[in-house]
Amino acid sequence: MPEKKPRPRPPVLVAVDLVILTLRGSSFQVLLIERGNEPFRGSRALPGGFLKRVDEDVYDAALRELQEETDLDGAGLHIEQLGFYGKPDRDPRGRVVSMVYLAIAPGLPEPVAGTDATAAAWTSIDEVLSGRVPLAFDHREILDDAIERARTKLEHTALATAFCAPTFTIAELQRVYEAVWGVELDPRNFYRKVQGVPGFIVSAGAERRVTKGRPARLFHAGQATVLHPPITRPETNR
Amino acid sequence: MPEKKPRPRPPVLVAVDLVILTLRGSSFQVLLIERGNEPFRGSRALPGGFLKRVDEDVYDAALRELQEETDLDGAGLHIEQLGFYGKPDRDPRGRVVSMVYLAIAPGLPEPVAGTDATAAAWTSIDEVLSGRVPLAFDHREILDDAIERARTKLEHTALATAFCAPTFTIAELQRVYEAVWGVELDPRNFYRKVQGVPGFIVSAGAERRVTKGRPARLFHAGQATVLHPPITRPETNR
DNA sequence: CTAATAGTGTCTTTCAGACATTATTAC
DNA sequence: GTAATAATGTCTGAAAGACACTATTAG
Repeated sequence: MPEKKPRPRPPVLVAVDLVILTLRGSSFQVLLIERGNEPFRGSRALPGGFLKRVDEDVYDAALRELQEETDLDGAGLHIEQLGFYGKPDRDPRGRVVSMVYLAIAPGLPEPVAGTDATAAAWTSIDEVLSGRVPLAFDHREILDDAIERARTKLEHTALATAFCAPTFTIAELQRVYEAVWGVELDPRNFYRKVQGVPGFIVSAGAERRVTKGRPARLFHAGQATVLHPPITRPETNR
Repeated sequence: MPEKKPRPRPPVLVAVDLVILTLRGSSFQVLLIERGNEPFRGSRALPGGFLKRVDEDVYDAALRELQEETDLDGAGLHIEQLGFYGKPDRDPRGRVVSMVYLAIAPGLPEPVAGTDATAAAWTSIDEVLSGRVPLAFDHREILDDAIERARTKLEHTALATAFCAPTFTIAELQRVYEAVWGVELDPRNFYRKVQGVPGFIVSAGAERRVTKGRPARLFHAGQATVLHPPITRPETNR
């Protein structure tokens, strides 16, 4: 990597942003904050911030921002790198490059109240994709990438369980796939496929559940991270 | 992203590194340079360098480094983001974060002679993975990620054609899959599958080729970027 | 002719999608 | 009993893997 002799370096700021996706009821949502400062004051944006210390790990910085701006504990969450966004004109104040992390959270009962930043609120993905909620900077493009990533990873990895509580029913798992993919699935085929993937879900004892009909068995995530065979997405919506 | 008030920022250097993969004969190879400066003087490393100007696009910087260090023209190459590497201790000289790009090149006849940097040489992937060629910094980890990315993308995208010349035979395309995956494939099933993917490869007129046996038809890459159905990788080697 | 590479067809198993049926609860 | 949700089974067509066979060249 560094092969050049020392020379004046351009001042580049490194930011860390977060795309936090969740499922609340049957609605696929993302956590957005309302910007309190210029530029884009009053617009919605992804939560994030700059690196604070020289020796701060970028991943740790993501966890810190998560805590500060949304009061979520990253320890139990699924967090992964989404990508790097470095176009020179993406921030009107100067050269800012952003490392973006993708976090998946189980459905949380209340719109999270930000402690440090201004209002943080769960927002429907549909609202954003339709254009009714414009985003600051290049955050719309980032969100598009995050959604595509999530949709693809549902097929090949056990990511869907990250949207669920520690124990869940198969019907709940199906709602994850339906909401993220924006399709309807056949429950009977879904049961067969999900149960046929070794290590995807394991029965959590002979539990039951509150409803009107027949009680459902509870499961928790197995040790598998990649799914063999995969849960394939219908041709529609691709 | 930026939500904090201005405060002293840590000096962070932004580097751009490249993983350039190719196929020479039946050997899967990566372009490495030999470092001329400390740290890791004399070790092999991925080509790369720092951002030169404040307003330089990171993607453009990758193209520039490609040109400077390997004399390759990025215009015809497949280039995509691989990831962001930002651990605070990854460079002993200070805080350096690297944006890494993955480039795929068709088999080039000669080991490329670097113009700007010291010796650049194609190196067998097997040599590196076996540990016989140690890499500087965290470049071994980066290379592992790149290989896994390439292996997965062969299944679902038309990436394999990026390893080939503008026109190629089906047998040549098969050699790409075999070398990158490290497996042997049945030619007859491979023919059937490849031809069955709409838009993957299209016949380039009724051409022929030099060999001893029956001449092969020539193809070029179609307009498809994602493969339906995918070319699935055998269970082995996963 | 033989050797060598290119390409097609056929059989079997496995899996995805469509859909009928049974099971267990609340009322 | 009815309504509602959970779970299993059955049929059909598409696709994957194994493998036999035909086609076209050089010599």
